[in-house]
Amino acid sequence: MAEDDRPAPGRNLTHRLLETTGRQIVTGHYAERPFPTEAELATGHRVSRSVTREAVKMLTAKGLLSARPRLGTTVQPEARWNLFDPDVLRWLLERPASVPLLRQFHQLRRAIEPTAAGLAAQTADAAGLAGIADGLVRMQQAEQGHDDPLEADIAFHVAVLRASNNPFFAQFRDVVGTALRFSIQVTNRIKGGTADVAAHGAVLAAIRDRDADRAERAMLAIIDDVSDLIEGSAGGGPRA
Amino acid sequence: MAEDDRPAPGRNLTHRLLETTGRQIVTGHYAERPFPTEAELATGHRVSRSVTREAVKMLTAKGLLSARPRLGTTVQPEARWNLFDPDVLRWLLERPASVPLLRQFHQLRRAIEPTAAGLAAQTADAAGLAGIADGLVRMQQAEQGHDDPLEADIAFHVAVLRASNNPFFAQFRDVVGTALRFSIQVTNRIKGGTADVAAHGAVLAAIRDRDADRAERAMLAIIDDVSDLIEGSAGGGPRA
DNA sequence: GAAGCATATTTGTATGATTAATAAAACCCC
DNA sequence: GGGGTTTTATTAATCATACAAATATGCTTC
Repeated sequence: MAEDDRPAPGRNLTHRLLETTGRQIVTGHYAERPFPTEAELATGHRVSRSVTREAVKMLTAKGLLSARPRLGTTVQPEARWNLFDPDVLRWLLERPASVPLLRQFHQLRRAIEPTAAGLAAQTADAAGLAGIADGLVRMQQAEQGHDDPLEADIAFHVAVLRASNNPFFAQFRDVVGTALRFSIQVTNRIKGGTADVAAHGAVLAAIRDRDADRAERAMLAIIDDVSDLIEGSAGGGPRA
Repeated sequence: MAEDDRPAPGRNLTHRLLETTGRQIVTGHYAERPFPTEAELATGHRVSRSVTREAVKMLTAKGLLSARPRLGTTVQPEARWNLFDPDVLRWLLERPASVPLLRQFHQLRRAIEPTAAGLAAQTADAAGLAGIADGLVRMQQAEQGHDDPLEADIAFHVAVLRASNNPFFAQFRDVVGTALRFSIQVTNRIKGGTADVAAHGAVLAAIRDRDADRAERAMLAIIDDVSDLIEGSAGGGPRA
């Protein structure tokens, strides 16, 4: 079963082991079989116990594992996982594409981003506005093939999160980034998004006008637009 | 000198070191002075290098630290911290009470919980409904002194998050718990919440009726109520 | 001055020995 | 037998030491 022994990048042995093991856990590799003991992990991966222990500690810190003497190291129930940890988030997406997960992502975006836009309208400073404006410019340039449309879109949404002046909202940049990147894999019929640029411009305008309500509605419209795409693509796939 | 050497609970040495060091980082103890090297940490805390390294790895996993050979271990910029990590969240709150942080918490709740209530109205199963109903019962009993009003309140809100059937929303249970517990410290003029029970009952009723819109509005009303308390006697929220 | 080299510092890795926690089995007393 | 106690085996936790790898800094050389 060397199926999960993919290359696994990483600066050092500990990070490599962290990657492969984290991915294995999230993909349910240890759903039935017991998680290996410290010594087994070490010999199995040809690394020292130090490396093993440190990787296990990192996975523990992310909520994936729990270790106690005599009990051994065990996988924590999924509810304890730190889903907003960038690594965990990435591992979640590296398993076979699931439309349900994508839908859950967008339910979250639907809750977060309109409110963030509203907050930005109330509190954004010059730098925040400039960041959003810059994202919009990139989208316009992408329209003419001078920039990557996906990255430009992400930059815009992340800029809004930042401009909310609330670190908790800013924290969602990884979620938005992964959700958007993942969307394009599933609903790969997304074009440059000609209509989108106008909608995004409306958000910026509302924020500039300090009109929180309008900003919220404009952002909500954008996200619901994407959500429709997702639900549409579910036609060929399983619907929850 | 020994100001930050508080007891620091924990099952083992590594967790104790994790606790004290994490708290120090979050409270800005290393804002100016450089973060100690591995050897310094070990001797300073009278523990072995293994313990030190494992604690540092856990803090790295939570986004607080970054270590590279020759460069040493350095504190990451605050934007990289995993704010939704339960430990980080707790350390944030253990520093002197800050009303801005509490306000940011409630801005987040305002974004999350109404949407969660709406989702619950659409997707909650029998178990989910039962959980919410149970929370409401606890609140009613707390009204008569038969339960802890704060814990009952938390139980209700967490139950709604769970009933949303979206693991990302369920993840916010720690945030809601800490935010509520923290609120009571700051706005300690909160009473049993006689009026609250009715408002919470309205949320449950809307979810039972599968009326997502009403559920959202009802939950929003509850949170804005608390937000008003935080803002003091300041004018109502900027909500149209 | 620019390119390359030496060096010192710090984390990374490996290994062996010992200790502590604890679940399960063995035991004992009634 | 049954209920509590003791032993035992297993596993993580801790400590100590040695060496390797990475890399910023400063020195040398041309």
